[in-house]
Amino acid sequence: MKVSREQMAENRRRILEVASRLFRDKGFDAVSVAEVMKAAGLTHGGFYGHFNSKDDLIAQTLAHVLAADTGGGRGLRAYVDDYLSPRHRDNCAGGCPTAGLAAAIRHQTPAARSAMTEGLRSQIDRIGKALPELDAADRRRAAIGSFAAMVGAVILARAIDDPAFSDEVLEQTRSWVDAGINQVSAS
Amino acid sequence: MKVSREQMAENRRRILEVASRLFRDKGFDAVSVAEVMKAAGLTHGGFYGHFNSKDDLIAQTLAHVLAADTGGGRGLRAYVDDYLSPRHRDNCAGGCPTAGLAAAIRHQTPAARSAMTEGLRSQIDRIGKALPELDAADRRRAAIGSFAAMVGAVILARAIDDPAFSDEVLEQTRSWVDAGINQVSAS
DNA sequence: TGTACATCAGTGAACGCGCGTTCACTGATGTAC
DNA sequence: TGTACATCAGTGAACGCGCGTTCACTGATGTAC
Repeated sequence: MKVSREQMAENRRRILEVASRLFRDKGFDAVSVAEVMKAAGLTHGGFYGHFNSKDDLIAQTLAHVLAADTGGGRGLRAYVDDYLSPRHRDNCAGGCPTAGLAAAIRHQTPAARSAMTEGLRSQIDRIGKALPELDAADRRRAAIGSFAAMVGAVILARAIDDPAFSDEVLEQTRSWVDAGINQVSAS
Repeated sequence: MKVSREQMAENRRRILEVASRLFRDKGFDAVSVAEVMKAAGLTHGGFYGHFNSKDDLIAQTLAHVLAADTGGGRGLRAYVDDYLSPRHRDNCAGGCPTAGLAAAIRHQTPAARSAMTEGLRSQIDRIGKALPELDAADRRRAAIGSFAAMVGAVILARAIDDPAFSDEVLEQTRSWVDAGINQVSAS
């Protein structure tokens, strides 16, 4: 049955929302179109009224979630601490889409890669802006270096099956990133 | 037709070898059992004489490739430079299995996760051993922090579709990791 | 404002395809004599 | 050492299943009068 224009827009928003969580939680391949639609409270047949294909959904979901990704406004130190927390490691579905999906982007369509690239650009720019005390070159280096370490650490921590070792990777990386930021701040 | 015992062992080795390259290149899901067997010069039916399942192949391939992974004996600086080179970024099939597969491990069986965890343990230990001038705590922190940054940077560089930005992520991370190692060395 | 009807968002059965896995068969291996 | 035969690694057709995608249909929406 037909629904109102507002309802359709709301349905579309909900599809992108649940797809974003499911993809981060289980990966692109392990989530079916039917699963996304069911989680959005719809049936799978209606999917192609909203998107051209599953690949189209992936690209639009990435653009949606990366646009919404804030990076936190409570200062860089708090952002780093949250990012490298066991809580973030254990919360794939609600966590950073870069940590959850960046490695899988390589096997996706050009549109998806392009959305991810723009998301990474703005994420790194945002981190750089949180380091106003540095000159441009140091700021860029600190933003990219610490973001790479944060993303890498969360990916490794999620891969490791030993909780103590996993916690250690997060904790040592937090200490390493802090030291690095302090160093360039002091130089 | 039956083959000799040595030939069978050699076939098994070749299956693990080509599976390792294919998995790193295309991911676990995108590589079929038939594709692996064909690349090894065999037909798909013989697969279950060597492995219990595709999941078993994945776990054994990880154990195989992570055991073989050396980490380079030419010093830490050269290892970091090679790791964060465009050459390594563009060589998924022959590159570091951690950079290629760590993010996908989360969706694999406990056996696969366990193999990856042991691989990460020895990789981090090996990097730590390349920093003999540091005390134990700094060595551990530098090993984990710089490895996380290296893995994260290669994953990000492979996700990005703009070559200049991708190169920049590698180069800035290299500079960041170098500075971090020098800092703890000097402290 | 009220009514008649064209539109079209959503439904659910059906499709074709590739996948992991199974199995009856083949023929070279390697052992028993 | 030579032969007869049991073993078993590898073959390729076939299976069941879940996936992405299609499509005829439904019935609420929203417009034309």
